[in-house]
Amino acid sequence: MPELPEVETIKRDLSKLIVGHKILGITTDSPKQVQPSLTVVKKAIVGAKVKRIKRRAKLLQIFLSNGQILAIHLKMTGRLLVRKKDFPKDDWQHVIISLSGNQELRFADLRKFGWVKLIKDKKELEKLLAEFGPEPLDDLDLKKFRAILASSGRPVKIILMDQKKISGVGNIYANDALFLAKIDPRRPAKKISDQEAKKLLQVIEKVLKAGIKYRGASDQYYLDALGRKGAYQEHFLTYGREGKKCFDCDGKVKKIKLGGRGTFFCPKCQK
DNA sequence: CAATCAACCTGGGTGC
DNA sequence: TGCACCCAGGTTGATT
Repeated sequence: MPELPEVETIKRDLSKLIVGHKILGITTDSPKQVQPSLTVVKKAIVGAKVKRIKRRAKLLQIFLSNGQILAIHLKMTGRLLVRKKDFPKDDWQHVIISLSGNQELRFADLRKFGWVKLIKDKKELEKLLAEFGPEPLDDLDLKKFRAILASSGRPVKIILMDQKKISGVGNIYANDALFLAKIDPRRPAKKISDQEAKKLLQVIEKVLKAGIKYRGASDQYYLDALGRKGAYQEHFLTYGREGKKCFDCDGKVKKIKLGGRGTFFCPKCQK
């Protein structure tokens, strides 16, 4: 579910809500999602304070006062909710971190693909983060982007979503960016012209910024740290619009499968 | 090396 | 109503 804008929204929320709070405990009814194990994580984090929150790609990192880090990946249906202790149980809550100030950080996840992982120090974190490609709103210039596209003959949409090549772009924003750039998602990446690459990079930034502005896309499961929906789903250009009129011509949005993922585009104006 | 696909899970929707 | 099947914002690891 969550792509860069959704994870960034949660990062900003958590920065306001839990920084400075002390960790009092952790429980789970889904042990596989806590790594390396609940016992080890509990021992490492209880008593520490939350120092700061960061995001890299779709991975959240909670930096603790004792130098350790909790890395959290939400995968498809993960949520991170900050609640008062007596707030009613959230749907699919599986990991509960109790905090000072009568608060809880609840990790909820319908499909249980997400995880909470203890990272021992900055070195171990760096190793993990080294796998990710550049950040599109930060680190990705046209030169790098052209080189990334030129490096593969796979469909351009698959390259946009490959976290090793570019980090943070997922299915929703990849579809919408390709629509704005008027590029067919099936085109081999290396066949994208320099002119098209320039446009594509611009609109990737545009859709991600729109996603952040609207506090994420709550098409199905996404909620921010206070349990509120985002609004980007009201501004989808192609995602989930199969059979509906293209916003740019008199064609209709078509859905195909690409790399096993639902892919939405207008065959009439995306060339 | 690239491409494809199953696997990890649960629940909602559809069609028979 | 029941059941089989397909689909879902992500990533990884096995297999062609």
